[in-house]
Amino acid sequence: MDYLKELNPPQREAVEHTEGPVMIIAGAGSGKTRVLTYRIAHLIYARGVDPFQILSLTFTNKAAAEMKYRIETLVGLDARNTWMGTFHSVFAKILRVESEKIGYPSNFTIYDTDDSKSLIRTIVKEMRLDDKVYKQNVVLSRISGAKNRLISWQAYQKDPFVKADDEAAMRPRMGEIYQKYQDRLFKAGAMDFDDLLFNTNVLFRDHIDVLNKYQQRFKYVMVDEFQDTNLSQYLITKKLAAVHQNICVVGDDAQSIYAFRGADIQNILNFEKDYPDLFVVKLEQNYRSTKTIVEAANSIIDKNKAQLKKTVWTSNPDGDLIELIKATSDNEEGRIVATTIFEERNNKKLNNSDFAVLYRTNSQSRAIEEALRKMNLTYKIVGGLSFYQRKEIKDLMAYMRFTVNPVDEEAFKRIINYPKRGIGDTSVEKILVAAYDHDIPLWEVVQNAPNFLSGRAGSSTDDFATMIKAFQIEVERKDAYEAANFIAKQSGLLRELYEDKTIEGLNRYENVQELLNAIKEYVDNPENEDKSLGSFLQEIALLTDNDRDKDTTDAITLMTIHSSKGLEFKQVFVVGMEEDLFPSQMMMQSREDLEEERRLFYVASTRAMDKLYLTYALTRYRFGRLLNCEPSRFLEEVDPATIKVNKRMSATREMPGAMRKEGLPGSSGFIGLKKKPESRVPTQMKIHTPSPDFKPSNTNNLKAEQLVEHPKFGFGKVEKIEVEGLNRKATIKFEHFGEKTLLLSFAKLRIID
DNA sequence: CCCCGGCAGGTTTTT
DNA sequence: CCTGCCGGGG
Repeated sequence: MDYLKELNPPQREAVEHTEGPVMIIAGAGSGKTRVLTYRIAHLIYARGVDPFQILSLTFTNKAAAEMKYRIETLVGLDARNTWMGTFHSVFAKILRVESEKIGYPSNFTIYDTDDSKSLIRTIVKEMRLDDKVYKQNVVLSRISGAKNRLISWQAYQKDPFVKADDEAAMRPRMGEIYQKYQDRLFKAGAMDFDDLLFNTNVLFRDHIDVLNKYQQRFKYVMVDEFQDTNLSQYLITKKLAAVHQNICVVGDDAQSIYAFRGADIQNILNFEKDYPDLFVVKLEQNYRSTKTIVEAANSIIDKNKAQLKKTVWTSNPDGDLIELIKATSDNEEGRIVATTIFEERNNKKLNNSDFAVLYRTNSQSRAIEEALRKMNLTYKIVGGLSFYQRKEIKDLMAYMRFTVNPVDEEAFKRIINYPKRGIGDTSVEKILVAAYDHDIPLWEVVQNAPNFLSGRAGSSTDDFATMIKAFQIEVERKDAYEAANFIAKQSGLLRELYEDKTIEGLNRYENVQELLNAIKEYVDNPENEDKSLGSFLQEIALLTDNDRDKDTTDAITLMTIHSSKGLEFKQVFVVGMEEDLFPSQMMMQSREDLEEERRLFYVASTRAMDKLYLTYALTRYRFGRLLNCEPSRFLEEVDPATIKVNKRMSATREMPGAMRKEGLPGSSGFIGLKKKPESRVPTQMKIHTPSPDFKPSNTNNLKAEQLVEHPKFGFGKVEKIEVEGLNRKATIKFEHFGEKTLLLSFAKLRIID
């Protein structure tokens, strides 16, 4: 019982109020996870609830794992029996048991975003629509948005408002695409991420007995990060809790950052309407951060109009001021971050793991990584290009997927001609047309290939089918690991990779081995009862990289702000505080979007316990092009009393070599010298490294015959000077790069003689 | 059918 | 910068 003493009064209320609907509004760092875990412990200990009857839903696997771990240390192994996982994984598991009731095979494939996009591309092409108009991303997000609001393709086509929207956007055939997409998914025995939730709703709607079963089973339902639920998820939870009404949601409207994925803060407001006897608790004391950080964060979120009343406060010490750091370039930003971490770590005896670098977009990690590597600082990247998105991994997975579910179109397309077996695009097209035009299952066509394809392609496909059948037998008889091994070898995939002796090839080979290891672990883990390959595949489809890294090495964490939600670090760097980047240029259209960006900034700032750094760069490479940047408007919104401007920015002088590496020498970048990168230099030619004292000369009086140095092209002799319109041009013959004509107003030349 | 080189176009965030 | 698509040659 003494665990209750560790809670403050509102936390304690939240824990003890176990019956009936409860909504916990939890400010950042207010001990939300603690409350959730203690609440579960309390249910089990004090109320004698069977762990099997408790369902906790989270948004990320990481959050689920974390909570599971904490409950285990609190309650012991009994905790294993509570259901805990992401919406997607929990309902995928339920669907695996029940999917046949809604017409899907139990071995249904889960399509990831790439699969979905590829299918959309195929459909758009088949319909002979312009893929510049019907862009995969646009189409997918439109369909996804509909599904998240439980709009079926039938409803979509009937809805006049939707129709008007699509017509206004010059995409009148969106409804048709949606229909075809759904049809193809169904025929491929596949569900995309949204279908997992959509179909759960369908299942619960059409099969009351099934719904009843789970309603009885889950006497207590808890939802973490409630502000991030979409309608589809909300309705599932509501239905599940309809009998016992023991539903507890925890959320913070200030941290809602997934509206783009259909999350709807309205759910919080609806919740109060749906449950009139709702018990509401607010957790407002922040235990995580210094006063300075809390105040700064409050000043940020204050700028938002749409929010619930809440005052986050802390009794922690003031702590250091927030450091605002200006860098001249993204690379310098990286160097400053790296040197600061290095110094702080040594001065304050901190671990690498006490630091995090947060950014808006994954592509920003590159410059940071480079700088950290140069200083030999250990780091890890969370998210980004995931292990499971690598080609070689997807290839092997596709083989496994197709074996388990041989109507999986996307898997089929990946593997039918890899490794090469003489079945080109034309043949693949024929197979698909045969399947979809005559409504024959894909596997049926593949097995009877010679009826559809002539000559080599036909017999090759036949061999392919024979091979898959052998795989299927193996899958039936053996566990996931043995079957996967068999498939990897017999498919020729492993050999293909093995024969590639390049560094990348070696890497790919190792990655495949790593996947096989992961399968071994899955099989060896006693928690996994179903050791079949099918079960493994469904599990892994919902995993992201985050769940894979079990390496315990002490590392600095690099990740997007989105992935940082729920985490905390002693020192946090929020980098790339620039207009168009953060806030993102995509999000400045509407007030709502801008407010979501601001909440994102709030989330980022509140990750820090002791110290927060905000950095921005004056120039940044984007699309391989150097751009000038402006400081983010968000910087002006932070209470100035909490900030100090750091003068650390003179790294250029300290590191004379620094600017050189960036391709654009010296002070040019910002003052509007919009220098286009020189036309492509032959790649085998080594780009010239400018002399240490390189400084562009005034070229107003440049004449023929003079010797000059160019930062990239090296040394050369001026052949002639011409005037064209307003521009003076010099034709220069370079030692290694031949003759170039350069505009003198742009070119930076050092005159040597 | 396969391979290669050249080129256009694209980056917001995640299950 | 990186990917995906296209066209031409083998």
